Amino acid sequence: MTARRPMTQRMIAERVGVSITTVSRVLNDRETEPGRWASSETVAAIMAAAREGGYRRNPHAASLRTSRSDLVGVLVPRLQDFVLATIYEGIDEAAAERGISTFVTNSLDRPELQRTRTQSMLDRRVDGLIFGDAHLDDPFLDEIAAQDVPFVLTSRRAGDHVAVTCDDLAGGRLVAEHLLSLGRRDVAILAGLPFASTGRERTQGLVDAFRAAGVEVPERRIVRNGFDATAGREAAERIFAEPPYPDAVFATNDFAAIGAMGVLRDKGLRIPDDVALVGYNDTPLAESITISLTTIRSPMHTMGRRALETLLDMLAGRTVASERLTPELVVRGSTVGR
Amino acid sequence: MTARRPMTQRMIAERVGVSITTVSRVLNDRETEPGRWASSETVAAIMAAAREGGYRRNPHAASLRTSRSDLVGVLVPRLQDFVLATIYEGIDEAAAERGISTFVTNSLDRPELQRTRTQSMLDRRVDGLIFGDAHLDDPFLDEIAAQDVPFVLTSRRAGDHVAVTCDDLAGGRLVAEHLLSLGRRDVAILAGLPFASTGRERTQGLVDAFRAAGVEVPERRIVRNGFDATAGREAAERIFAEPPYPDAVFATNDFAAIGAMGVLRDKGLRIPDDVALVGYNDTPLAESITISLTTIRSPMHTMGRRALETLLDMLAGRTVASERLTPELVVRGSTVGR
DNA sequence: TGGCGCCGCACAAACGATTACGTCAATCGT
DNA sequence: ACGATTGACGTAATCGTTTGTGCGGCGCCA
Repeated sequence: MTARRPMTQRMIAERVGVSITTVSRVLNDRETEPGRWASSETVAAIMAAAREGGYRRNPHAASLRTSRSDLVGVLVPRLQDFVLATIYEGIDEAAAERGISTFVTNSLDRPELQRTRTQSMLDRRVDGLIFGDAHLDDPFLDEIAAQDVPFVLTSRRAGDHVAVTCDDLAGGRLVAEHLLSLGRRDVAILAGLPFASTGRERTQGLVDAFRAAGVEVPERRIVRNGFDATAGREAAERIFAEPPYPDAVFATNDFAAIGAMGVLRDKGLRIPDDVALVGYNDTPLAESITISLTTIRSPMHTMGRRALETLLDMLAGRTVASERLTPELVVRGSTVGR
Repeated sequence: MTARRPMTQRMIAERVGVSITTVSRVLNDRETEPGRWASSETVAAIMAAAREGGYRRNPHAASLRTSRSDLVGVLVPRLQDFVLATIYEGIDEAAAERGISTFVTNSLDRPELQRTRTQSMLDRRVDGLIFGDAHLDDPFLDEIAAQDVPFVLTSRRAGDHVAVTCDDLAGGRLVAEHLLSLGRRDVAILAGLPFASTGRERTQGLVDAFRAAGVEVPERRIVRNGFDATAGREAAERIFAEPPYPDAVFATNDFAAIGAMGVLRDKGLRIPDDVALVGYNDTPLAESITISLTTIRSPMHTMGRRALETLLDMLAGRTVASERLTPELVVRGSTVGR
């Protein structure tokens, strides 16, 4: 039933008998000041015509004129990763509420992809960017900051760039306190990717807290090897290659923890009796698996929402600051048997 | 270093001393016929100027003129779902290779969201849509087909709409043959959501194959309850509420299988000795968990790629047909102990 | 040598919306 | 009673590309 060629402001203007200027004004200030620019009858007539004709503003035309696209680009390491998918859901939800759209894409944590994908987003004239794949050791972000491209980081921090993250140091500390309270003193850490602030700070948080309690975590107990199940399994295999075994394992990601679980099982080690296991992020799986997983709950969805809101504040010229959301310990069967 | 206002074709034209027409033609037919419209010196000069100035065509202006956006919209039930995230990765990868961009968003399988989200994509003037959230019982797709909006389905089929899916009937059949070969005759099915063709056809495939072998699967052995771990756990609890227990469980999704695993464990049932367990999709987790999961491998990534390619064919006016990719059985510890 | 068909370009009109300026009443304050 | 303000619009330029049409000049064939 919709006309093949969509209705334009010009068509509304002709229908109502006013100029296209007036139509534009009324339609745009609809929410704020409906009668600021036209008499109430004119406003009503325009709205009626728009509704009947099924008018939809052409965003390309508007963007061309205003050079604002209401588009934001999002880069994540990988959408398959539950954590990043959830963060993105938060971003997209908050964006949709405000009538703005988002592009997501994977960088696979590969620097050249980060660059090319970012470039395509800029080519699409996004108003700003959200990076979920910041690397601690790459000057990339500094470069694009130098080009005055507005962006915020999420999930991972880097440098002094504005970032909405979870307080990973605190998360590591929570794990440490829990394990220490259980009398575990020899902990191994599946530290994740070395260039990700998440893995690094979660590790640091635990190590610091252990040290404060008088326990040193030796370097050979820390394996840096990725966040997914396969990486977790490999890391655990390395740690449990030969005795003495640790009495606790802290995986900086639930999936890595699940990977490690298989190794413990193969070694005939009981969880939590022989080895306590702690994950991170409180994935739904953590609760559902055979031995439910003690983990840290991080507000991933909220993190995404806040990241988007922060970017929008930035775009509106308001001054913004980094934000660290608070993690929470969730104790389950993998550290305290039932 | 980039100028605050990006370089335009006009600027190139002035630099080189030709008309903006020529610039446009040269830049667009760059790949196909570089010298179709201008002499080789002119072409070289234009390319040089464009490169030096860091020219990037303004897609809004181009879309406004051509009323083609090189944008496609993708609707999925939920990006958190590993399966859909993977399919989307395939879509986005194939799209990126062709210089086209995609919008994804969640519909959460809620009809009103399907409608509003689709509308926002159309408002953004996407050239076409890919639905990963088709419902068998909703006229929605027929409605938008009636509006001549180009789209293809993926993951799930519905009606006669063009769809790129996996052959779920065949998948169910593979599971049936495997279980029958192991002598299992009393199978329970975690059938997933009732309005999703995936769950429905996987179930149907198994039931048909069992019937062909002379075994009837009673209705009470089929629980329709969602695809995630929680849903799988609930369904399994229902099935194992009281004896007699089945000697096999077919979960139409790996995550549901993992949820079911916990229930079996709680009941003190051994896998696979007492109950054989089969999942679907061959999620990386299937291999990593304590008891590795027998499952059906479905080419999710390829499915996404093909869906995008099919949509592009459709947009190019070529005739397209539905496609069913071939699933594959992966036997692991949850059906044959080591 | 007249005519035809390139080649290599340029002109100018869109595409749909936004917005800096006008304009022309009617109203108001003093 | 008269300049100033306000209300309600309209004019026209502009954003950056694409594309149908036009136009000299040159080579070529009959």
